[in-house]
Amino acid sequence: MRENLARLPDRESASHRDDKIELKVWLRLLTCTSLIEAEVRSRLRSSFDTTLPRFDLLAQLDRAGDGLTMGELGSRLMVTGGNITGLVDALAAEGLVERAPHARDRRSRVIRLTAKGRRAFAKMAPVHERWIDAMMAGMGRAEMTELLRLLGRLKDSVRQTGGAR
Amino acid sequence: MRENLARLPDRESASHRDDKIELKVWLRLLTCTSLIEAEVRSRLRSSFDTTLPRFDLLAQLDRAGDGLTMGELGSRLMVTGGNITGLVDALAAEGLVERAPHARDRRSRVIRLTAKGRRAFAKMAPVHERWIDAMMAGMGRAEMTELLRLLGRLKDSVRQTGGAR
DNA sequence: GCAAGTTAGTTTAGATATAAATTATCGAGG
DNA sequence: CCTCGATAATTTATATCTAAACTAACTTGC
Repeated sequence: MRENLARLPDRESASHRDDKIELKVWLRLLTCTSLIEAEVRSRLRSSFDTTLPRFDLLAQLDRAGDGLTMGELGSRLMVTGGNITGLVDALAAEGLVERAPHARDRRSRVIRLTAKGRRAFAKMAPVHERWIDAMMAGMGRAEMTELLRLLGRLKDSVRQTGGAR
Repeated sequence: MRENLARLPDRESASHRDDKIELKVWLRLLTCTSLIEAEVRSRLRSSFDTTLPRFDLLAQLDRAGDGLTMGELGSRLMVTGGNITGLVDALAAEGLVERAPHARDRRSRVIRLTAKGRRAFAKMAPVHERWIDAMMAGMGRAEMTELLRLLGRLKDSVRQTGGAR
């Protein structure tokens, strides 16, 4: 039986009343992400027998149009290069992506979806989008718009101050 | 040299103008979490030579007071039991936590911080909190309060509709 | 041209994660 | 009592991920 993560105590459970709001925001952000991620991961497995990182990688390639280098994939998925190498190896073995030489830089390689990869993603994408929609069905449109805006502010703040050394 | 993740194109880069707002919220949520996580992970390594999951586990134990079972740790950190077993093994080997028998259920084991574990966490916690504060320094207090509220709404929505099968 | 530093990708070693199978114990109903 | 389904933790197999070392190719400044 699969545990139902959705209803059990989470990171915030022991949150102290006097915790700083910054910490609370961070813990709740992490809780939301983990909840959605776990749900998507489990559904990708049961519906399409694939994994979240593989789906994410295919999604980036699909959006990019004519391929991305390994480095671009790494920056978009925010993971290390070694990780991308492994994921692309696996997806190439499944015949969903292919490595092509880069036109002007022989160090680089352009990763592209194969026809099979494009078909596979096209089948999954709308279903995946419905899962996300359903999980956010409890929020109003105005709330989502405002949440998107505030997350944008947070992203800017982190990039401004977090990355500075 | 460590890549500076903070300024490169992320998941949203290829976001279509007509993407549904639900998908945009999810991608931006993931971007924020990944950014903060990468920063905290890197700093935990360079400042304290430890990792994020270990720090998280210590934090939960510290907040809990008199110990948590393996299952409770799993639900709070939202990871599977097998993962917790490995983390507790590692932390126990470092002498930061210990397994004690459960008073009324011989299947369970209560995990507690050792004195050394408590000291280690006490040293890291305030520094960790300053990192989080700094990353959110670009936001106003009212914005954070509203963000916290909206994330709460999202959490409720996911728990309501996501977990339902 | 060409040495020196940089960048793209891979490899390696080890840590973290899942899912599924297993073991031990619990708890309820007969 | 005692069997049977449920639960707690671990084990196993495999996938994902990081950090750091490495290789090959690029670029810059002279």
